[in-house]
Amino acid sequence: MVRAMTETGETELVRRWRDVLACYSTVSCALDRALQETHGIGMSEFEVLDRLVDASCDDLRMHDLAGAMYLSQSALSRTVARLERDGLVERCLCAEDRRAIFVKLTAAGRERHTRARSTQRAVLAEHLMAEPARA
Amino acid sequence: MVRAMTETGETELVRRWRDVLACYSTVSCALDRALQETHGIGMSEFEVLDRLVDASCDDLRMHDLAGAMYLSQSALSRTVARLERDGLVERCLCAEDRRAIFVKLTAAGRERHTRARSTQRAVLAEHLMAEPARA
DNA sequence: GGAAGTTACATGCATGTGCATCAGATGTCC
DNA sequence: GGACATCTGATGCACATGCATGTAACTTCC
Repeated sequence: MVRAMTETGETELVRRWRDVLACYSTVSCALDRALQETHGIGMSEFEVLDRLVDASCDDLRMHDLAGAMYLSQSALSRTVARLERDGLVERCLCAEDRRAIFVKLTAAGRERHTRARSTQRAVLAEHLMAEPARA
Repeated sequence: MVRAMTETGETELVRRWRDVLACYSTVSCALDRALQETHGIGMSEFEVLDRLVDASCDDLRMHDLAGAMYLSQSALSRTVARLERDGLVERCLCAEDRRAIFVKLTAAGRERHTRARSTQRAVLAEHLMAEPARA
């Protein structure tokens, strides 16, 4: 699994990590700011909407949503709470398992996502194109 | 600056962003946890120590430190405050410009960094090697 | 020299996050 | 059927962060 580690391999690894760190910091900051200013949602909120749109069924259980995101269960719970407060998703009970909660995109949520996605792509195009492009 | 944007270019960009997000989340989480458990410092604290060691002079002004890090000025101020509380750095006044603060590595700070760095490299080796490796 | 503007750092405050825990529902084993 | 473990999601709490602002020191311009 882990290949042999030369001295140059170590510094190469550190360099890669710094690249990732730089890229993430720049892009996530710009993205968060743009989404917040233009659409009143943060990156985490957008990610949730995005997952819901991607899912063919439009509604997902919290648990499945959590698995698809880089967010703790508690953070997800609060993010969905914010989305619900803003009328972008609904939380529905699940008849089969009354512990589970279905998160369902509303019409407003779908519309907000559509508009936010174009902002996201613009930001990515601006900040991810200019990357060191070590690919 | 921004090149023409094809449909496939857009989804490619989103894919790249998701890769960065996944990589950052996984590694930063593992790194933060490992550093905290083993050495009692977080990622930001380690980054500050790392910058100080990298700088040949061992002490940097807050302002220069801030420029080298992905952290707001206020966050840096508090990070340095934590490092000072733990005896890993000292804050020294600057005679030439009495607004400025020099941040200086202590012996304990240098030692902590040395040990923490090996943890960092182990974590990077474990989590950054196995990456999709799209390079 | 003195007023106005700028710079460097600290701090009050609001917010988002993770951890630990709680409450309710389901599953398991006897 | 009933006790116990497990699972799902919400919540109290501590903490790190960013923004706006405060304080002190430097700079500029008159």
